[in-house]
Amino acid sequence: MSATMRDVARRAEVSVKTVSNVVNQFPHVRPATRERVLAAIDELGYQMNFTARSLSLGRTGMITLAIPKLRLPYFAELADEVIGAAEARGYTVLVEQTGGSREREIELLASDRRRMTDGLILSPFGLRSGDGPRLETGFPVVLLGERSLHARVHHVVMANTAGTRAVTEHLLAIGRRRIALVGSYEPGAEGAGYLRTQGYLEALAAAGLERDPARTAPIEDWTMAGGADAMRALLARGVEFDAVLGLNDVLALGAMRALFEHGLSVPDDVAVAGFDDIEEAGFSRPSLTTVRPDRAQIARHAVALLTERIVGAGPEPASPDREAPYVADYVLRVRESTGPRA
Amino acid sequence: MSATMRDVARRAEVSVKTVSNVVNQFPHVRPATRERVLAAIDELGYQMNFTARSLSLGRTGMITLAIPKLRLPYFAELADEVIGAAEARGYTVLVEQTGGSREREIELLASDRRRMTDGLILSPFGLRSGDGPRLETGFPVVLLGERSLHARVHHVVMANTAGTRAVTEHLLAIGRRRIALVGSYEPGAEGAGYLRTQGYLEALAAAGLERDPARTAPIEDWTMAGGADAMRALLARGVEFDAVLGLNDVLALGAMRALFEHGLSVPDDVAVAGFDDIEEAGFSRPSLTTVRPDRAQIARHAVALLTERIVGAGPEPASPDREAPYVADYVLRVRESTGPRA
DNA sequence: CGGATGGGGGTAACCGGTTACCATCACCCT
DNA sequence: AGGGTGATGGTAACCGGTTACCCCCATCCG
Repeated sequence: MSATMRDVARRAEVSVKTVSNVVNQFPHVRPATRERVLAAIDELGYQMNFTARSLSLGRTGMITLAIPKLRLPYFAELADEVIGAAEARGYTVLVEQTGGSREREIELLASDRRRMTDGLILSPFGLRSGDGPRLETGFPVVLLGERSLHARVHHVVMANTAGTRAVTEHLLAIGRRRIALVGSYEPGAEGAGYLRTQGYLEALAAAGLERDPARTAPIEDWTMAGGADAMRALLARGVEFDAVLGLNDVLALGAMRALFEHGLSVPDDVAVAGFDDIEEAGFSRPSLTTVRPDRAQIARHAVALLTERIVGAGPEPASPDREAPYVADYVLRVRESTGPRA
Repeated sequence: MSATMRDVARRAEVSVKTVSNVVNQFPHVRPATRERVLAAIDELGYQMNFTARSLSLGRTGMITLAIPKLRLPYFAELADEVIGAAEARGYTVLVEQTGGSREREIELLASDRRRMTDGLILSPFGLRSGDGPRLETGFPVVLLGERSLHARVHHVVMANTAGTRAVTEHLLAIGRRRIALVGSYEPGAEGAGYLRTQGYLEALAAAGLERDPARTAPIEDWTMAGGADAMRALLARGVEFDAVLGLNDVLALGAMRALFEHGLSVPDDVAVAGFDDIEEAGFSRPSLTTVRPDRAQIARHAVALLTERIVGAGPEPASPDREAPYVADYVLRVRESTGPRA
């Protein structure tokens, strides 16, 4: 129904090769010929069929980004950065939501569907450490934000452990000693939850403090509601604490809300800190102290690694024993929620 | 390099047609034959080439969602819903960010690139009312959240005007009379900014109030920072007001932050309301009164219209003069930010 | 003036699926 | 027994690009 290259060729009285040469900016085309072809394209309203081109080229120019959930601000901001970085390299991004489920993540890796795109950037959540081999499919894959998956796959991670350690040390430095933790992780799913908890524990240990397991508020969901619920449960148990570390910002913001409803003041009664530095962290009341990973750097690096694998340049992923993953920078952002007591 | 259908056929000693029949669940295949084919697929690690299938079928199974910016929570939540609704119909979603720029939106409509997918859901921001004809390209398009673009294209909109009118009436009902407006729109770009402003004006007029242009705080950006900056500018001008209506939630949240920094209390000194009901609206301090459009309904309807156009079923878009767009439901969510004065 | 050189452009194979069309074959009916 | 019917699956054209390979011709040179 719509015009093809052959229609254009016929109309311009040239061959398809010439039309192809014109649309692909091949230099050796006589100006007069080029004009005729362009005129024919215009008259017919010709638009190239990208699917046909992809089949022929063996590349689609699209990559898949698989994240748990777009409505979590961290992932929305990450997706924004990835889309931008991909665009800078001429790629378009197809977004898949896994909901953080291991099954969906595995399905995504195994499915034919991924063949729709040239590569996959996966932000795993449910995958276990034993799932490494599933990643080694020969298909270009870059893992985000995760370190413990033992596989020959490129990793781009943030300093989860160092970041929470730094922010925990900050809480200790302002004199807090009973720091509650809002967040948890499933045993085996050694993702950000696990790694960030380690940073918290390291900081406590370095300060010579014992961890009080009662001060951990396990969560159902990595959302504000999840953080608020966890905080309410902790408050209901009557546990004492003078600071709260949320394993990410939405948890911390949810916890702040619960503290507020409980009549506690932040930071006077309880200091609060998070991780991610989502936009709201700077606008909440009080504004939230947090760890800001360099998302743009993560996105750029992940896209760079992936596109290099796609075109066959770039290093093969090394064995996980030998190669350290790429770790993005972070900075500690101190705001009102850990300010001086009034 | 990777196995094709012909390789599988050779190995299973059948024809490609039979392999195709097996992978496409065609019923009339003898069980023994099916087994042989499946075994061959397994042994060769065959994965279907979706690009080839798309070329042959003339459909890709993908749709494009073009929105201004994913990091704006409203659009992230919308994208989440659209991806979910598309998945329910067997489609995958490719996300493009326009940054709200008219040029990018026009480019997206005109570009060959869109031929990578079967249809486009566009949430326009910069397009002007005169740009209607650009939308009528014969390519399946559904417009979101916009009404004023005069074109034979399916529209799915939210009740922008009715919603802001309702929330403004609520502010009037709790006794506020000097309601400032945070938000603005470019002349000609008759989008949500314009339509929502109309609702505000209608409510004022219905209450017999004059609009005081000094109480409008124009914005640079539809972000929290934009809302905060606009609010600060308004405060600096010394304008008096007892309520603030943000044209969306992030503007309202930003404005609340600026009010807080200025030492004003919400809702005692100033009541604040927004539009969208993003997740943070329920967790801010104070929580935010807002209008909640039914995003899931919008997404489902848009995807339904688009996929029906794609398969050629469903109604042709009617002339804009004759057909009312589909308007999604909304509810007013009253929260602390417009609560009773202490 | 014959031949070398290289730009310009045509022909047709190829990418890897789908499917129209056709050929068998088993089975059943009259 | 002849023929109709439906299940099964083979052959080859087709989707619409890209590109290897080849040819032609203008230009330039000795």
